[in-house]
Amino acid sequence: MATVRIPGGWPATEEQARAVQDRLRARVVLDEPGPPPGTGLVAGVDVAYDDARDVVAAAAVVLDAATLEVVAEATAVGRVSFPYVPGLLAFREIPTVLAALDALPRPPGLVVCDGYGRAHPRRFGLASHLGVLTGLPTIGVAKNPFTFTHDAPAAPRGSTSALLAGNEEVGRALRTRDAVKPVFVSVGHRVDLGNACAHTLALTPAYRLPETTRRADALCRRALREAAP
DNA sequence: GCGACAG
DNA sequence: ATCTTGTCGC
Repeated sequence: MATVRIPGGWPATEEQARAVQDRLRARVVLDEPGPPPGTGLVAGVDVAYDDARDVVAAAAVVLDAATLEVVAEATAVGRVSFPYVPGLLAFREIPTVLAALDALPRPPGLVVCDGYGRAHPRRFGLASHLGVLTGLPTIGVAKNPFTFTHDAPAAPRGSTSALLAGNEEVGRALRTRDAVKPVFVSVGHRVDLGNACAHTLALTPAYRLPETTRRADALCRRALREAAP
């Protein structure tokens, strides 16, 4: 699948990386509802690292949104392109993730990222960045609230509470299992927040994390294991 | 200046 | 993210 080429090379410093985020943020589309949950193809992407050997492996797993069955898988291996810096995660993950997505037979209707979208210091997290570069609808589902605040959602699965940056709702804490720690959902690109939560619920029939990210996590770990000599 | 901080 | 064994529970 084709990726949009953005002018400008890969940032070499944190300052340059932040400038890239500030520039690309204008391309994020927030006024589309996104695809209906339970229909079409949904992809999960994740990355595993071996910093000692400077190897990174990414996986993209495509599920049929109606049945949650795997319909396509792809992996890519590369070199670590950026250190982990809170707020700049995308620069560490995106090159290899793009390679894995490009290796898919056809593009999915939605991409679920392991991390944040709008819930980000500059409102341009990994999911937003990946959405702008691919043009695909994206959402972020994270395991931690990062620097944001929230009240605990009610105990039943499906309960939500606002994830707040001051008074701004940048995402939602969403309970995907009864009485289990919530996940943190935020919009990436071309999907609204309510729909992002609905997709997340549709992708969590049995576990706290979406099937997409669980599958992608397992696959990228295997790819890393089978890559490093 | 110090601490916190998606993966 | 990653380093790591057993263990409690459905």
